[in-house]
Amino acid sequence: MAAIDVTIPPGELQAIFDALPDVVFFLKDHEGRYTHVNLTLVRRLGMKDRSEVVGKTALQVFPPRLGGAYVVQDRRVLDGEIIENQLEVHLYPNRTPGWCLTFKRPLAGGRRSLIGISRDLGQPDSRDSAFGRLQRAVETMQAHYGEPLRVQALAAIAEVSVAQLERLFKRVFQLTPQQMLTKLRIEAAMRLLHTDASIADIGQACGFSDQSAFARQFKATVGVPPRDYRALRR
DNA sequence: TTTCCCCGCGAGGAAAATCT
DNA sequence: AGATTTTCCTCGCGGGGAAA
Repeated sequence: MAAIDVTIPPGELQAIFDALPDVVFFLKDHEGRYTHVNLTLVRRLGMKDRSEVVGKTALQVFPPRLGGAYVVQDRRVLDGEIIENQLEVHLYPNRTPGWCLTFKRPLAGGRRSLIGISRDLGQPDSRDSAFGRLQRAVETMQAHYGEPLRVQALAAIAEVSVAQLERLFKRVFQLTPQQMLTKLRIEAAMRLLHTDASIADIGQACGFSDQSAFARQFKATVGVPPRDYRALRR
């Protein structure tokens, strides 16, 4: 494929992303300060004007523990890591948690910087011809996410091969079967974290093999460990 | 108080199981 | 086949108590 050499100034990029209400967009400089943010992000942060965000770091615009998590992630990205299609929960002040697929990577160029794009998880495409058979697999997940569940078994339920199930799932739900299962488990865990059950019990109840695996997965998708999430929400 | 121990929790390595 | 996730396990930390 021939590369087309077009350079889009950041400001223009920002304006383009302003038009996307379900996509969060930002650029950050090497010290993690926002240099460009789209209005979607500004609004979700509970602010009115872009200038309230630009120049600040995640630490300054997110609740304390959350901001810290973003700082850590940003550092890894600045060191060259690329994050693609990562299933995440975004927590904003005064906003119900939202599921997103996140893309983040360092930006080429003189000074080190990074770009991040998160798109909200859309509604499943219920008109897709495969929806019906996937429905059965999804129902199984919903009923049994608290137990060990193998994708292979789900494929059998949907009467397709594993490979086929992956493709259909992405098409209809924008998620792989594994991601959907994780989503169900973490959602349940977030609910249970409002009670005072122990962290280990919650992990167990949500289908994680042990507390360690639970905390690890939870932190990876929510950004903070279970204990901090609980503290954050009370 | 101070010391000691137990617990709950988080982090992360290594190897095996599973998924993409 | 290659990448990711899970499992199993160990470690360290800090918050209670209980015991001294």
